[in-house]
Amino acid sequence: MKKGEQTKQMILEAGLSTASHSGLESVSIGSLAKATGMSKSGVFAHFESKENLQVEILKYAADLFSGGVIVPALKTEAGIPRIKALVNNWIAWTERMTGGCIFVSTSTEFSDRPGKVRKTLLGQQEDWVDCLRRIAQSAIEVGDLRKDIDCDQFAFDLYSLLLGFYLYYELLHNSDTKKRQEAALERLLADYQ
Amino acid sequence: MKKGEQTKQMILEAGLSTASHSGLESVSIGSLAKATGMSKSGVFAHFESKENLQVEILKYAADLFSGGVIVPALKTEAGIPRIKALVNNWIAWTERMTGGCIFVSTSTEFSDRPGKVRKTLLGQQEDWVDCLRRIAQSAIEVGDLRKDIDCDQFAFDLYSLLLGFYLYYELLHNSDTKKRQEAALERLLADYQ
DNA sequence: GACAGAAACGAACGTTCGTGCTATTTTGTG
DNA sequence: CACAAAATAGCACGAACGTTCGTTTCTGTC
Repeated sequence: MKKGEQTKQMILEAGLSTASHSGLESVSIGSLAKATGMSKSGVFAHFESKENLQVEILKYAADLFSGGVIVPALKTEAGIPRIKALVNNWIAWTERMTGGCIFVSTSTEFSDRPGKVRKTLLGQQEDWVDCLRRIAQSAIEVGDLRKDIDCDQFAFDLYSLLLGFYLYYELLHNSDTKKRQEAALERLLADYQ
Repeated sequence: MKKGEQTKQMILEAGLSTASHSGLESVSIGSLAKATGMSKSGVFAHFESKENLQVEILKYAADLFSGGVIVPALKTEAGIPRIKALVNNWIAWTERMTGGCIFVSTSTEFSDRPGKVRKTLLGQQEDWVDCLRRIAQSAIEVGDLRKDIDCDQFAFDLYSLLLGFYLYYELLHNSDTKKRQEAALERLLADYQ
């Protein structure tokens, strides 16, 4: 059926927005009902539990993330251009999501809370790290990075850089953030080149 | 008076523990009352609002952080030894706080929520970044780092590294995390040396 | 040991929370 | 247009939320 999916999409969109601003836990059925102009039970019927709602918000966000960050990066030529594209897409993504990247905030929010949410998130983060590693691998293959480097280490270094950017940008509102991030990326690439 | 302060301390301790595990927002007066064996109103009377409670938990944590991470690092000889001490103390701190570092989790939790909590946190994070910068500066002065480096950039790089460690350690539970962090630190020091 | 002030309690407030039900409306299909 | 199914609304529930209030118990001082 058509209508149901469409409404669900609308709810998820509102939910993602709230989650970006205030965290995934503070997305409530009631506030989502108000935001979409529906009744609480109407919203609830689509998910059957709050935990499922949270999981579906994460999956919805992952779809957007994939389409907005990963896919376009993979369309860029392998090597350093692709790495830079990925970084820029990631930054653009966190800027587009007013309130911050849901994956980062949920990671700290749910790192210690067992359940479906944590499990989903963990899988997504592992996929992301894997993505970083594969992009490093392809950069080696085209000769943009040294052959003897550890792709896992590269993934760690690159992700750390993004997390640093995130905190400086979202909380500290430091005006030099972009410059710092660029300098750190240049240093990273130079070391592995 | 004596008794009051003592009880308050006990409440803050319980609150910090909860906040580390589940986030600062999910520290509730009721659960804190249960944890300390007090009544809700008894707990409430010490803070007069939940927001004040949250702020005081942050300040309590900052005291512990200062005593456990910063002060001992400053007692170590300036330069690379001090930098390494700071990093190790920070890591030991996040490990001691089962459930994670309250400053990191609260940073993502409150980065977009105006109020006293955000203000307090922002000040603490600025102090922390400042601390990193000054430690870099002292390392330059004793000749452990190059004279021409940008201490702010060093602070960014170092903090990023810690944030990367944090996510790998707390969420991903990656067994290579310590190795990754050490490698990243070596690379950082080598570049600025 | 009396007495003042601080500290803690217990009950209640209005809200909001997530989650069940049972109706009612809306939708897509024959 | 009819009709089954899907989608949404309405209402109620128990629990937890932060907060207020009046009362009671404890604590330190003279």
